[in-house]
Amino acid sequence: MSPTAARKTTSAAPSDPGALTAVNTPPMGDVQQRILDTACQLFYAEGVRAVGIDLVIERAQIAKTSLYRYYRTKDDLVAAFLEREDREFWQQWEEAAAPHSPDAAAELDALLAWVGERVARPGYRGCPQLNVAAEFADPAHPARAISAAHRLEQRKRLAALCKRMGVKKPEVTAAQLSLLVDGAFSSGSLLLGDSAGKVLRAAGRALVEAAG
Amino acid sequence: MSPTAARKTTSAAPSDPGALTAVNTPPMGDVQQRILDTACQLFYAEGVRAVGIDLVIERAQIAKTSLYRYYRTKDDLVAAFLEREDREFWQQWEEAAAPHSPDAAAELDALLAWVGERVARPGYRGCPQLNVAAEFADPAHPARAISAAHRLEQRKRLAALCKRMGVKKPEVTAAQLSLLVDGAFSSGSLLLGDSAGKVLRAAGRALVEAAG
DNA sequence: GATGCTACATACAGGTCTGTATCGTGTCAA
DNA sequence: TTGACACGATACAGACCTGTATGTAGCATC
Repeated sequence: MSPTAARKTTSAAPSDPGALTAVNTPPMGDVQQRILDTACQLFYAEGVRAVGIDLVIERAQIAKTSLYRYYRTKDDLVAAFLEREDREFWQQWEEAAAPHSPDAAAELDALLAWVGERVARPGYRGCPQLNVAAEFADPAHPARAISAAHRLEQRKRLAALCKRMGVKKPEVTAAQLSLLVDGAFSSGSLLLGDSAGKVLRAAGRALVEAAG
Repeated sequence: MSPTAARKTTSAAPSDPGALTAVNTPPMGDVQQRILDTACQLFYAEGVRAVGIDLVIERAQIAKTSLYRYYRTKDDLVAAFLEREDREFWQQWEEAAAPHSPDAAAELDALLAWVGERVARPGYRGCPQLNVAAEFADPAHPARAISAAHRLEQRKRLAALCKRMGVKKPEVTAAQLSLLVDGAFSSGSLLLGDSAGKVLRAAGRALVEAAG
């Protein structure tokens, strides 16, 4: 089954503690920070099931006891991974949109450009939320709830944007835009390379204009 | 990690030998058929990494030696799974389009409707090709080649359709439609339920019309 | 009847996984 | 000085994994 890939990847990213700590979350200690940093990087790059706890421990240079002190199970760590990805995602989303506020159309355009950049980045390997949902079939898995909430939040935000743009059926247009964005996340880098942004923006404009 | 889900799923599908055998493939014996049938069903429903060889054996009611006679490794079986999914996908794609030939616009509309039905089916769990690509990060994994080829083939077919519709930049419109379809495959069932077809068709029309 | 093919059953090797338990060490505060 | 606490190192349990090896039974063809 060739489970060797993870073993030979490059050194773990420096922890940069505190810098990425989210807005409404108690600050983490250095060790917990290092655990989550390492787990996020490995889980995303190699897949959750492909990465064992022992690898996280080795890369984070911590003891197994420390990991299980902060995260009761691996599933908890996976959930923490998705939660952090979710937080960072919306943070960047807002940063991409903010400069164009309150021009909703310009915000959407900037967001689609941002998505295009995101999927064209080296090492891009799909949306972590979608990937984890693909890996864990059980709908009761804790990570699935986070994943589903993420998708719903995306459509909600797009719908708000569509309303502000004054399209006739904002929910429908938002659903269409959401499909477009999710398509970019799942296969955009393969299909489009670095022209993803251009293609996405043109498609977004077309959908909005057609929606009146 | 709760790897119990696979164990309690319902009984294996009846093998229906020969019926689904693809056009240009030597016919399979009963045992090999049963192996692949079972593996496809389990791999899709539970995820490839979540399903062990032993489970396939138990469900298919065959001996381990038989499995390894026909498939040298599990990876080979995974590849066979994706190849079959690919064959069946294009077969159904053609069946959906054929009745509307040679009206390219009607074909596209029918195809988008078919995608909508597909993602709304009970038990739908995303595109197998995308799922496997999410599960196996190593780009050298044999399954990844099949997965990538599938995506490219999809865009190629959409581009041919766009050319026949006479849009100005068929490659670009095809890429946009491909994003839409891939988005539906990865999150359509969650976001849209059984209205996926309607949303998709409207979006497809909008993209084609905007493309001139 | 001998041979070869297909298939089942089962035991096993050697490795992986998650999670727990135990012990030792450094630090800081009372 | 003492004790609490965080942390590292390591061994381990019990389960799972893939793939191999061995033995046996049925059945067709020579």
